[in-house]
Amino acid sequence: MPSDARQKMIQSAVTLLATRGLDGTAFSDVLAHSGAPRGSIYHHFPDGKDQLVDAAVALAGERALRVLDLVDGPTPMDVTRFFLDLWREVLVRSGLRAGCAVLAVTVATDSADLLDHAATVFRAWRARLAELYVARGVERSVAERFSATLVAASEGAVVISRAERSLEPFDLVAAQLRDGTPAGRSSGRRSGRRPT
Amino acid sequence: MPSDARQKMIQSAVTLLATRGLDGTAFSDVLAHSGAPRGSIYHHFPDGKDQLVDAAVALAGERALRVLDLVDGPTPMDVTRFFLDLWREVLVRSGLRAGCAVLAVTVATDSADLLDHAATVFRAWRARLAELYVARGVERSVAERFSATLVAASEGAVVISRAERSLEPFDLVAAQLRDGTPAGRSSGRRSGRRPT
DNA sequence: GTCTATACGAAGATAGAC
DNA sequence: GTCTATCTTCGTATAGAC
Repeated sequence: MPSDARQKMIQSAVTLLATRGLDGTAFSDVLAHSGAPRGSIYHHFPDGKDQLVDAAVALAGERALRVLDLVDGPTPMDVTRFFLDLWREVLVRSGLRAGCAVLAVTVATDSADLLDHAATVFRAWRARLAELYVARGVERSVAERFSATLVAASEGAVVISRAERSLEPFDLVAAQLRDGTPAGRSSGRRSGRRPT
Repeated sequence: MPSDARQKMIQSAVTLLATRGLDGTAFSDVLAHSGAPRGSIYHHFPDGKDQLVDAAVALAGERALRVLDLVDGPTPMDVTRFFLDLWREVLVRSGLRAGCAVLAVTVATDSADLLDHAATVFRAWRARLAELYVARGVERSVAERFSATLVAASEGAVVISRAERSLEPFDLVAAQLRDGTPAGRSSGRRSGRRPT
């Protein structure tokens, strides 16, 4: 039974990391944002900030995976659209201010452990996406390559749209990615080369 | 005639920002890395750190543009390969530790000015790439869309490869981008739809 | 132009009371 | 479990000498 306050702190950390970055997210900010009691930080996170950030990276990772369980629709395009919409919502709902917490940690940490955990999340996202494509008739190697691109391009597009404070760059990239989505078994388009 | 020490500090700032992030880059680090004289910081940058970071963002932006002048080869694919190789070199030469200084600033600053300048750089990169594609026979709207994707996916792929400390994700994305490069006027592949 | 010394504030972390 | 007080470190920035 995980403490409620603890969960809320981790949740707040995800939001704040995605918005202000790693060093821009102080304990005091997490406290204020989560409404958690002041004295509870080192009770719940005896190892300090790294432990909280670690939990936040894990939560951000798992949450996305859980959302990906909700993908419906039988075509690869349904998967692409779903993932893209996820990120677009992050931008829209934050007024173009938030991005990806895992990316923010990656480019700002000097802890090897934190880097490793970020890597694990990125790998998990790619892998899950690839499964979704494979399940819709895309050849595995094609699915893996496109999934890597989908994650990378989404991450980059979110950063650029934040900088420009405009959805335009993200939407350009999204259109390109939809267009480049490999075809499944039947519906004839490109890139879904039949195995010889 | 810009001071030599000043130029070296800006240059060091670019490297350090790309490697350690915005808050991980202290004046003392820039001093140590550049070998610039201790007492010269506020002489050259009276407005403090923001001014130095601003100059670093500008330098990173201009440097990439200048390198893009060196693209040779008559096909769109030559442009894609060149840009990708640029980023791959950043990863390789840094031992998978460095990324993009402009991205690092974007996700960590709370200054609207700095954000604007980062946005200007991203826009300039896209625009220059688009010109290069147009000059090789790609329709403008197609060129712009693909250029946005090339920049975004490269940025994202660099971050992910840093996290995973492996070139694998970057190389997967690079292969996908090469494959998705629009064809020019003549050489028939896909996506270079002739205007009606 | 460059130096040292120092003021100032922010943030992580610890100790011990309640 | 939660609180306050405090220690410590660090980084920006300023002042004033050389």
